[in-house]
Amino acid sequence: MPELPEVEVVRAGLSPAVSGAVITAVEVFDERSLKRHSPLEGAFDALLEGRTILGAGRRGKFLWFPLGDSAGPAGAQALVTHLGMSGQVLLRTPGVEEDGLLRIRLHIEHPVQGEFWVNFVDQRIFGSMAVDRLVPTADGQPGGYFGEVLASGASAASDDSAASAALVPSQVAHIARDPLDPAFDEALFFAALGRKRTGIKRALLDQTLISGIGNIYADEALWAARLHYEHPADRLTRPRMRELLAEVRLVLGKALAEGGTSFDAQYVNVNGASGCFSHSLNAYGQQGKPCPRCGTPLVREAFMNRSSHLCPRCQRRPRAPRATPAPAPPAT
DNA sequence: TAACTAACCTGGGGGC
DNA sequence: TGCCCCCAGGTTAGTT
Repeated sequence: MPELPEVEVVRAGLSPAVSGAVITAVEVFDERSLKRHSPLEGAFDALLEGRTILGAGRRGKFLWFPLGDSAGPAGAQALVTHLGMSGQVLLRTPGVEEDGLLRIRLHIEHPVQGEFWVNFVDQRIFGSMAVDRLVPTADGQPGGYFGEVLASGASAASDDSAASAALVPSQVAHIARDPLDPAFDEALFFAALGRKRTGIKRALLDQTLISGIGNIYADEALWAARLHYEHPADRLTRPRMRELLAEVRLVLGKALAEGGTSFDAQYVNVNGASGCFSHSLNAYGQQGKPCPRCGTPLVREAFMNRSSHLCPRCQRRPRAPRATPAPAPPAT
């Protein structure tokens, strides 16, 4: 299940390969993988063919590739990709091998690396590709994370400032910045969290509050911060919020360093290799095993049509808020 | 307006 | 061996 670290691994793998390359042809094998593409923008393949890819950006779990040339009256555009639960973006040598469940193929011509394919493979079709217009960001900061290469101005596509400009695809604009984004505003996040009258895990999964966190890393961060998933977000003190955010960053950063989490073939990098973070999980999928901290068997509980993994001793269920005393009855 | 729920989707695994 | 059912979960439209 691709979350922020997995998507970032894909972005980092794609960026040097596609930046400065031209899309020469597009093949769509399953129209359902275009569910986020609006026909009002134009035909998906026609919008892409002949366009140059300027770079590879990411906000949370959304990836996008700003496009150069012939933007037309609609202004700057980008190819937006979301991996959903089972999406993969694979770099392939033409004709060498076929990927099962292939939904979309981009034929790419790079001035240095020559011709190759970008295959979008998706088993459950929760993922998608779309061409979307770029709109200005609300805070005037770059739309997302474009990596160290482009940020330092050394990318092959860095001549075109459209790649890293303060623009974001319109369908990504409502998504909050992720905690690894240099422009992530901690004060804004803490204030928004303090207004949420809901459980802390539901808040962490709310991509309009903080993006990039899914079920796996929410469970891991809550275990690390010793917080029960139902702990009311608005009852967290600032120090506890800071502690939780630090654990979120630690978990995401560690997973990123290990190439992401893979349980099966559902998540792979652009070369088809799996990540190693599943060996480092403390809570997610560890039900029945002893808590690495206190030895109490970890449990799995139903939560939001999915599951939550926690230590029943380290992560105590919050007590119900004390009832407000009823006003005294008027004296008679 | 905020919080919450259900639907989308399909390969794999378990039970019979 | 084959069939059926359940499970996984990110996003979003619809409901409360």
